[in-house]
Amino acid sequence: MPALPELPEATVARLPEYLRALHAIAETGHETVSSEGLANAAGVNSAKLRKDLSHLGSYGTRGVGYDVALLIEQIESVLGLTQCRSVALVGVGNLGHALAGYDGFASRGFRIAALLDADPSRVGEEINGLVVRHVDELPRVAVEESISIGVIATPAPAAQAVADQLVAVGVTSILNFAPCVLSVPEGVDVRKVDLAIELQILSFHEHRKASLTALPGGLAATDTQEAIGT
Amino acid sequence: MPALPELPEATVARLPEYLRALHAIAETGHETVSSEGLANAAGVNSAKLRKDLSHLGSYGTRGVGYDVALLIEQIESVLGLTQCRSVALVGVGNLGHALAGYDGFASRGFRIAALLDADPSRVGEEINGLVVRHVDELPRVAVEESISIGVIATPAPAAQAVADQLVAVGVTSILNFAPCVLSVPEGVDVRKVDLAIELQILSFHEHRKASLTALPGGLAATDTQEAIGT
DNA sequence: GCTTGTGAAGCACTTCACAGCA
DNA sequence: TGCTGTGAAGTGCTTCACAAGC
Repeated sequence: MPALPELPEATVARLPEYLRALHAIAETGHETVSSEGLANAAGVNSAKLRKDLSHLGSYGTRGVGYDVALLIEQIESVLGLTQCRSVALVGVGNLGHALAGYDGFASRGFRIAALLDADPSRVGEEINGLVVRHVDELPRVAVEESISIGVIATPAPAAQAVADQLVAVGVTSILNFAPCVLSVPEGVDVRKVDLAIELQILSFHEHRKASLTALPGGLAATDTQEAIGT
Repeated sequence: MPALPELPEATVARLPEYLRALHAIAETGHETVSSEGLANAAGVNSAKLRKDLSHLGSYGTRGVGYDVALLIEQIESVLGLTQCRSVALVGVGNLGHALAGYDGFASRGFRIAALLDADPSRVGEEINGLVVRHVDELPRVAVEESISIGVIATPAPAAQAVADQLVAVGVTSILNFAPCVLSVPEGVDVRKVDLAIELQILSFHEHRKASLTALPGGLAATDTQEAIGT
């Protein structure tokens, strides 16, 4: 059994970004990278990057930098990506279709193993080689495909019921695209993505910038590139 | 000119969620709501909610709660949602299609005013009543439609060029779905949404939970429902 | 009596600055 | 000499606990 490093949440949320940057660097042929170089590629400052990586252990070489391949291995191991995880996607409307066809999942260690919907008229449809099944088949599908993560892409009113069903079949990680709060038992992790909320946050800054330009001091804006995270 | 309350980023990121919860409460017919009630609906604790709202000013009544309609008005005003903002969506692949058809934008004060793509074979296609135009037409479109926010839903290699074009035509707020870091001048805000990263964060917790169950102490999991934010 | 608004305390993350090591 | 790893300092957010007010 491996030791559990007890990582800060903020660090966990950045590791996937480091991983992406490392893969990009690996493709350029570099075998090592400095904290400065990797930090730039990931959009953070180097002190933060070094602190984050130090939580995983000492995988760098002073005076040289980090071994790209080794670091990829370590981060994938910490994130539990050494095994391919199976995802069940519930709700194949507009967004569900897009998610079902999104390459980014497969290329980063996830397999969409099942598509489900409550609407009988959608059941049977084939998307990207997968047939949509009725959501009531979830218990069977979850076992057959050893589902590890559930993705909810239904309208908001249906989301809680779907979450309950996912929890009932033993799913303990849920990614929720429906604009609503889900209540789940302790031990179940829910992450929420709300596209409209992102736009509203941008709207606030846009509004603030517009006000500032009219003020005596003039434009005093700052640029921020913030990753999604806790 | 209205006063600029200088809100904490963490508060700004939660205001849209409060707004959504308030609209839901308004539909049930309630005219006031306590901090406890609104906090539950928004998935936060009441102390945090009160602190957040206190930054906007005093719009509650002690012993009673908050006036739902008044609070909606205040939050919308702070977020700059009193005017409808026009969005240009670049990249109408899988994800772009879904975003173009997503109702949640229109219903929360955003109008998708233009669809653009670099692929000539996609130009001319009609999605949801909008015709896809070539990305080179961006300068004209930006002015004609007074674009306020740009959304990038292209593959990663194209994203930086698109961002540069958006910045060149005066867009200062960008929502980036491409899995890469964008570099933009000061004064331009970028928010990033990476669907695979969300899954990887869930994977970490799933991995950790699996390890814990094998440990002497048994399952010691916690549930977390985290909104996307800064 | 019930609920807001808020100073103060507590906590987590970020940044600094440099010792330690290749 | 150059870059990592890290204690210590700094910052911002969260939570507490209660006074203020309807």
